[in-house]
Amino acid sequence: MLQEEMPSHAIESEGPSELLKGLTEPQRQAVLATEGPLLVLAGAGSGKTRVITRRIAYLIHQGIAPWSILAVTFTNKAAAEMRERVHGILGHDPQSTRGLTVTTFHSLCARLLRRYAEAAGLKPEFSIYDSSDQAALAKKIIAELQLSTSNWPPRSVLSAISSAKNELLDADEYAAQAVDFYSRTVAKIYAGYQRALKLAGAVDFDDLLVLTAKMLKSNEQVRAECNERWRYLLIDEYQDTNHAQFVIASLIAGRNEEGRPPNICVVGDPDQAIYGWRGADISNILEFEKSYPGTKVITLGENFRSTAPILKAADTLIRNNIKRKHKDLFTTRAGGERVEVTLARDENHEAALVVDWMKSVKDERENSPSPVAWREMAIFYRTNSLSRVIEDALRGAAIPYTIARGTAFYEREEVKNAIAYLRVVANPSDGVSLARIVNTPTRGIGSTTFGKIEDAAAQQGRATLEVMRDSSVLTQVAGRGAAAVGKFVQMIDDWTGGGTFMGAQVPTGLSDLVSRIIRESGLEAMYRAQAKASGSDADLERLDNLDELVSSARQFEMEFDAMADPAAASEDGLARPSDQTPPLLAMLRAYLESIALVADADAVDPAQGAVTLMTLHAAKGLEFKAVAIIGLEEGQLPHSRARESQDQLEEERRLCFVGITRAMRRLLMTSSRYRTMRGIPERTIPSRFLEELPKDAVLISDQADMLGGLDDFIERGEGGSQGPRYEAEGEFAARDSKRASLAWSGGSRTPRNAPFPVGATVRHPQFGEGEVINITGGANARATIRFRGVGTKTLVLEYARLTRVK
DNA sequence: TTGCGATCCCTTTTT
DNA sequence: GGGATCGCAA
Repeated sequence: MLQEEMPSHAIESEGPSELLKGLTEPQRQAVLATEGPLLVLAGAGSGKTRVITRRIAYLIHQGIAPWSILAVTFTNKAAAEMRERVHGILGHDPQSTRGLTVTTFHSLCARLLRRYAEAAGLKPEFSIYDSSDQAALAKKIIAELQLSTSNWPPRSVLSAISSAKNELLDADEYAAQAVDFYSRTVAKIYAGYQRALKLAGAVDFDDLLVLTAKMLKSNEQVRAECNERWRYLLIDEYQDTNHAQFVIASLIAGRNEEGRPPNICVVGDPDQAIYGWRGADISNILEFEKSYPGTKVITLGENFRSTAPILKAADTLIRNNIKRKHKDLFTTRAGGERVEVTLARDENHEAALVVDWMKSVKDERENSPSPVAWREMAIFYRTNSLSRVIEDALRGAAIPYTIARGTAFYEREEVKNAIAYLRVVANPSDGVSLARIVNTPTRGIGSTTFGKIEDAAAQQGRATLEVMRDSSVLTQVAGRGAAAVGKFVQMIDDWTGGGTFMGAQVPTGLSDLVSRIIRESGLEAMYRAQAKASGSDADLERLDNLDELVSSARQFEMEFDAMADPAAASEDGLARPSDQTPPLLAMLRAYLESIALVADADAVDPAQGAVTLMTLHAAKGLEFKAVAIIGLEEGQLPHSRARESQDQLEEERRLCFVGITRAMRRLLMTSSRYRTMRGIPERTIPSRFLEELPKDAVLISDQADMLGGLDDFIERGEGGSQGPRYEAEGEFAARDSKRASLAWSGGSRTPRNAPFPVGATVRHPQFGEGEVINITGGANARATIRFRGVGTKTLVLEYARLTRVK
């Protein structure tokens, strides 16, 4: 849930006095200071979101055209909620916010780049590569440069490239300042990587910012159009913007034109800067006044969210940061429960304690005027890997939960495959996606054949799919595989109408296209065969996920408003007459873009009535009545990788601060004496942040000494895979046996077309007689056979000359 | 050509 | 504990 609940019906489109109702004096000033540069230093829980939404509503109320307002938020979810709330404040006339742009930096850039593709040196169908696509491409480049991927791990090279991009250094500029061997090599990879992206008609996340900044800088007309359109600029979470974002914001704001300073309002809190590792530059906010002389500065310090003890804990903790501009955090409300700090024996115990705590919080409020429901509770952790144990405990206790991992669905193998098909359809140059699907499901275009085609493409500097169409190259290179390649190309052409997206055979709707591709590509059949063979729930789920993707496309189709798509729309929100893009293609591009830019926090949906699990990073900007933060141990929070420097340590402390300040009423912080890392229980040290909390606002409870020492347990050598079980023993046991029986019945099911059943005795010319213990179906059906004296082997039925004996 | 299984390595946060 | 990688078998 986003900060604060404002009863939106309280304010209809009446006079400005209604819009200012209930605001404190500093909040009021922040709403009213519409002209010129404004810096709002908003402490945690100080009503920041309320100020931003009222400010936008106020601007519109003052007669400013909605389409001349641009608000930039951190996640799509925050943008959607903000739009909705502005709408709510202004009454429900859809015209009242027509053309208002509320979006994220990355979405804004993606749309500007699509709209002004030519000026940016791109094609409007460009693909947006996520980190796994990036890694695949980088790997290829590293191999091409005859470097070893063990000396040059793609991901760390990519992070160096990413840092360079955040500083707006292109490959040449990076090379020019590279002095040592490492950075010279990275420079070479960087150059190759960019060349490959260009050839694939693709950009990575950072390029969205870099190319937009470059375009705005160099293309006067584009810049002028943006300046013309957006007269009022508002940026949230400004403390987490990087240099590229700073440049984009400055260029869109325009500088001192006609002697007037730009109307740029930035809102943020230096104490909540948690993205330094990703290139966020805290000096953007600290030096905003220098960048914009005449800036009005407003500080919001009064906290309306948390109880006094929670606020005191946060304030006392953050005072330990030395590099900090102090800002008072205060509340006028008294009372409230103390912050609970609990020490657990190990992660299972910790999870059990958290579950107990949440149950008790829920019960104690059940009969009070405002009970705490599951959806008003959250559990935060520093690293994603900590979620597993908590999930198990919640499932065991039958508490509903959701994990804020917006990208999780799109990272599933089957979904990624389907999307890769869509990307190739939208952008035939997309080599990474092509490589992913060309032989998925298998269609006889193996790595040898495809490798030769790729080499030929690289040599000729052409897109791979283009080479696959070239019969003269193909026959030389592919030989036997040529027919399979031809069939593949024909399949793509059928979907796209030969690239025109016209004709009777081409589906008219996006969801029709998606479902047709899933069917005709053979993906559906492939996963159906897998599910049939294994009988496992996981494989059946893949089919459900593909259906889910079709549904999401249908959903998008219904909500997509071609008129409002900034890629096509002009200043006043009307479609550009010159745009000749077929509607299906335009929608497909927008759909793929929306998929590429989902954030983890976008998945936070309190309507589901479930406890929300997320990383501390994803928690930014949210609030919950009850919050548990787990894993307060040295090495975890602060993280071991962040202990090298004072700056990193302070960022970890801010991260902890962000977590604490999300809590409205109740806060639990846990630390575990032992934590299992890669299967080995390790002794931990409680986080220094716990010691930094004010003693009088905290209630410490050491649960780690109960039930005898864990040290004994470890020494007895029982601390292996299972670990001790606390509570909910019955549920765990019941679940395990259910899973076991499912696996058993699924595993021994005999596929319908198998020549003999599980349990049969067969003879193999080499291995002799054996018993069939499992059969998997599908295109390459295979049997697992236990041979006497030889052992268990899995053989492909088509090749293994098996005869049935019994 | 294909896919499984053993083995090795790593181990933060995300648009 | 999990993911990528390489070698083996047909």
